[in-house]
Amino acid sequence: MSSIIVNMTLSVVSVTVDLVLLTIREGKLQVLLIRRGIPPFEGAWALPGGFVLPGEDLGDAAARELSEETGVRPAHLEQLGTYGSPERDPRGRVITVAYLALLPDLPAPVAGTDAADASWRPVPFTGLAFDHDRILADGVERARSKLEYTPLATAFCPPSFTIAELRAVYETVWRTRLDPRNFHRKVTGAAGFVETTGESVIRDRGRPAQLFRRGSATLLHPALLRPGLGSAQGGRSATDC
Amino acid sequence: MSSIIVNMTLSVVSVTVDLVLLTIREGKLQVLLIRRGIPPFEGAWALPGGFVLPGEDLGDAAARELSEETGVRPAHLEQLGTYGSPERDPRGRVITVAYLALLPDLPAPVAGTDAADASWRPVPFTGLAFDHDRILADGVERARSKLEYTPLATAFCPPSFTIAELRAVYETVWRTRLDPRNFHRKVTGAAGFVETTGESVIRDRGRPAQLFRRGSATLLHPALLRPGLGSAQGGRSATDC
DNA sequence: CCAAAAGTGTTTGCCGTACACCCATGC
DNA sequence: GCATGGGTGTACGGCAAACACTTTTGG
Repeated sequence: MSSIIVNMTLSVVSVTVDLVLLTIREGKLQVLLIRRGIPPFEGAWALPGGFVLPGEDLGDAAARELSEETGVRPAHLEQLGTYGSPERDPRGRVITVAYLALLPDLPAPVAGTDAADASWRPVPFTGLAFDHDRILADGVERARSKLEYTPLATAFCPPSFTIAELRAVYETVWRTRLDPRNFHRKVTGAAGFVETTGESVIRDRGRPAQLFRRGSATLLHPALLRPGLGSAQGGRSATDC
Repeated sequence: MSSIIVNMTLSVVSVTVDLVLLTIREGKLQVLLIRRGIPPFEGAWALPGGFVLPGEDLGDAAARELSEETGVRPAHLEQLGTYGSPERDPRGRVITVAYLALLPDLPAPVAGTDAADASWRPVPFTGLAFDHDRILADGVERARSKLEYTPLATAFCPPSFTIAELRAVYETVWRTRLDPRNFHRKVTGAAGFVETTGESVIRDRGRPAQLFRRGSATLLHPALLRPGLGSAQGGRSATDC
């Protein structure tokens, strides 16, 4: 292990990236957690993450960790915020840049992990190591608010999906019921949200549903507003001073 | 100057905070810039900022820099994003956590600055040092979108202000014209946006205008939507991967 | 046929825009 | 009085919630 000498007047810190990986499994919003095998917080659950390598960009580090943990290429990986309280890590000065990704229910759950053990846990979940409770809460709130004005809900779905399945995503993340008829019209009416594949399937009983894939839009026109909140966004990621 | 020895397997970097300080002067949106007196980028304009001190929280570092540059306590200081490309600073690995603050037109412009020279410059402004062009653009876009769903526009105003002055803030930042009658009703109708002081003033000609101060709301119900954009938010701060 | 889920048509009410109108001042 | 800016009332239009209704499947 090589070492370097650094001038102390610069604020020398270690930098990690931590991931808030959300998915929907068994009808519940869940987050990928790792059980720590080494101190500090040995035995506690934590968000997956790791140190940024020398010469590595922050977003690249996040994508690398995501790939290591899940084996998937990210459909969407978004910087959530940076957490740098001096006391957040007992080992010393470590700041972490948190990233958020929304994933479909993975067929091979948590492939290729090198951590002690990893598993999906329903949110809310508390008692995490470091300040990860806060980071997780910020990530969930960000996801909730992003569903309103971006087509990101499709990131929770497999490549093709029905409108009812997309509605289930919204109902799960927002913890509300939505009118199936109006939802259908809003989604198919919002430019670039979804594209029809021409195929249809019978999921349970009833009339076959058309299958759709993600559209090309990055912003929703018009937005899907959460019921009961007026037009509030809410999702300020607690990085305010 | 003391030194410490750090294990090379940890990603050891220096951390700075940079500030996007916006105000409205002479009817234009302006940003506080510093002319660099030392390399790298000697002589170039840059955002104000500096290294995070050992043991100092990120938000505290941003507040300290703000105080050093302007002498004001921040009404609102918000984390904008973290920029960590390996090539962004020729001195080595330096990542920066950018903060955004909105300030009223300061009576004593840039008091107590220790930098070479500092001045307010209209945005857009390009040719900044490091990756500050990008950070500035992200900050401006964030400010634009935050005016829609938060009462932050009042941060650009002095302690008491008229509705017309608040409207001028929106018109300047959004670069649009707004209907004075409807704007008045929306602002006074949004719970907690502004409170009347009971006083009134004559600014130019015409009927005296009531004076207001900031209300206690942190979120606008209902939001003030920008004309011509549907219900888009737009303000994703380019921290997406 | 009945139940259940997909999808469409229609009504109703709210809210935002546009704009007519009144108020209060300086000149 | 007239111009100018502050502030209120009101009609119109568009969108979204609510829900009746049709379609298409499995039992």
